[in-house]
Amino acid sequence: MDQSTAPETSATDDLPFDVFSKQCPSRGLLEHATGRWGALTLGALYEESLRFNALRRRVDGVSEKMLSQTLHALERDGLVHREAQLTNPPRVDYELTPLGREVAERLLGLIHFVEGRMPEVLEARARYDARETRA
Amino acid sequence: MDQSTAPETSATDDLPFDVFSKQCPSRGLLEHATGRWGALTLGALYEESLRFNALRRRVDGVSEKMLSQTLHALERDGLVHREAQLTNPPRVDYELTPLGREVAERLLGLIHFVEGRMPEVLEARARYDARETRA
DNA sequence: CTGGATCCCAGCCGATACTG
DNA sequence: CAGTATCGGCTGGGATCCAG
Repeated sequence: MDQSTAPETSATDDLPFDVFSKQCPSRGLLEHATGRWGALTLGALYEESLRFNALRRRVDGVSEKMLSQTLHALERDGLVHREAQLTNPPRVDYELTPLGREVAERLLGLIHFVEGRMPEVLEARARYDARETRA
Repeated sequence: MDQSTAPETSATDDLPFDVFSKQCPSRGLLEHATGRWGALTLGALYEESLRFNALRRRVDGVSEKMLSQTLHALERDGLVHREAQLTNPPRVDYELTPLGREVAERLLGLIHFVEGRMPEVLEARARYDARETRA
């Protein structure tokens, strides 16, 4: 039943944190990291540390509220570090923690992969929609 | 018989799909794949092909509606293949397409990574909350 | 067994206004 | 510049019933 190509996860794995379980806190972390804005925020910060409004410009379409909320969640999870200078005007830099960099790396791998395969996906969608329309 | 899918869009080879842009369709795909149920569904199907209710049991907490909806989106994107046998009782198997396997692989890399780092994350959360509570 | 259709609520999220 | 507070619409998502 074990496939040699499968990762060393099995349904019987007694890992302390199993994201497939409803109450596992890792599910929350995964949602913060891969959520609509979390993934893009981590991706943007992987390239360079950014200030609030620069980040807002980089992550096209995010509102102040959601960016603020996303950053709080990621900071709380220990993926993002907030560096505030109480100058006038105020300046706050956001940067990834070492843990955040590792998460962002894997996320960017996925992001770049899907960007590269979009033509296939678009074709699949067209085929699917054509079938549905006929029916 | 099938109209050749002429890829004359290759004129826009200059990064045609940028997930950081608001209107890019890759953002939708990323959300399907990394969304709350999409990621877990792909992860479950990477291990083995599953039938509807088996999948529902594996992805703890998902409702029929959301699983159905998630599967439709992933099928439309060409990540999941639906194999129906019109027997009685009906039997439907869901399996990953080759593209879906590649996405799921990267997703599982991320999932296993965050599962393994949960202790750090929980510590970070405790520290953050302690700071906030004092303030 | 597989899922579609419907009802309905909570929360996500954007827009706006305000503070330091 | 860097956010917080508040309101309100929209939709994600659960519960339930029902059809094939």
